[in-house]
Amino acid sequence: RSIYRILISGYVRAGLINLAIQTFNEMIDSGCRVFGIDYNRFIGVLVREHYFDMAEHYYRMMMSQGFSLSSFTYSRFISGLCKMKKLDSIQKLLEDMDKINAVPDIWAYNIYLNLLCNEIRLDMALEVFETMKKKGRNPDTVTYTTIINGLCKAQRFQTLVGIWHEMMKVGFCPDNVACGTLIFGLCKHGKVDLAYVLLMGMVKGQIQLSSSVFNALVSGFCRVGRVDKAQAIVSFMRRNGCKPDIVTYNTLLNYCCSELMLVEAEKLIEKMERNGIRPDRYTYNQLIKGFCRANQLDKAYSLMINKMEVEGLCDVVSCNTLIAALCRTRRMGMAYKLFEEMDRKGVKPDVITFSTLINGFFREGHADLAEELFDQMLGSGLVPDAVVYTTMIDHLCKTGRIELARSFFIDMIEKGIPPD
RNA sequence: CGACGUGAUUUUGGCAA
Repeated sequence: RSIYRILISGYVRAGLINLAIQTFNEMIDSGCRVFGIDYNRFIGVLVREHYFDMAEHYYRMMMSQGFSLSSFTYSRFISGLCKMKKLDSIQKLLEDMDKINAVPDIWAYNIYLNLLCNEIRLDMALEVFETMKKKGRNPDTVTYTTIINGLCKAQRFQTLVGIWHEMMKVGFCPDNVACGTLIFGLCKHGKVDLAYVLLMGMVKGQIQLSSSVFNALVSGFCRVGRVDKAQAIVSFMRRNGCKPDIVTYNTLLNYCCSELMLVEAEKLIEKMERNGIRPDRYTYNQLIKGFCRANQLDKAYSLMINKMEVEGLCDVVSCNTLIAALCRTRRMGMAYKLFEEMDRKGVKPDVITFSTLINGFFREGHADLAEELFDQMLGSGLVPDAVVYTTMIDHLCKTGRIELARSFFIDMIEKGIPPD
């Protein structure tokens, strides 16, 4: 046994995992007694190397012999399985831990909670959240942030407010990450007034709120069309010692550009430059969008060529924005020319570029060109997404080519892209 | 033996419309 142990640990240290596995198997077959500690160490290694199926196999083996893992190894095991989203395996491990009165560490809990929240198993997450408290494993700021994020996603706002206050009552002062999660999550669902109230409650707190937290709120108010309020928040952050940054300006600018307020947009640019902030590619791309919406494609194009390209800021978004505008105004020839130009500029087209063009050609009745582009996209190694498939399927259906549409649908599922 | 984990804010594409 000692010799096997030495061999295995040597192989592990040398990174020769397969040899270690082979040796471990020999150890089992040799008839010498294999102890819980051997399984523990070995499973620990397998988990670290992401050999989860194998780890589960040996885990079952050791369990049937009446052994169990240390809570350290259990915690690592659970964390690892979270990455693989193996919910029932995790469930089983938690039950087994419970039987021996072991409690997962805070890391394992947080990772598990995050998985549950992302899989929209919110109720289960809340259960686990309660369980961990009962077991004496107290939530930390990360735990709360994770739960808040989940509650926002599930739009459970009343519960959210409750937990937010519970957190402070327990004595946790939320950090900027937690505040950002809260504000962003609420704003994403249009709950801007609630976000505002809760944030104001934080202003007097111990932490200096970061500009990104404010920016999230500014963006929220812009999106629901309440610019006045957005502006007020910008003044507020200034008064509270938090300088508006490039993102703040870009957020306001985006609103102007979406609403065709180009004069306002110009003013904003001047203002930001006066404050010593240089426009970045977001700034320019938003301006391009503004010009496009105002039907000034020539201005948009010259901005891209004369400003962005000179500063090395021209990117795929700039091109996509222009191509979309050209498609919308039925100038497919020019759209395609710009597409070809991207290659010369060294800007790689992405899935969005292709969807835009495909949609444009279909609308103009050039199904052949659209289909060619789809193949070209696959050929260039781009990974298609649900949008580009929907575009294809939609047009094929609407032009009566149901069977072909169906084959695209099957194709997309086979590629592991879930239809929405 | 302690790896791995949480939100971060602003720009471009389809259908449902």
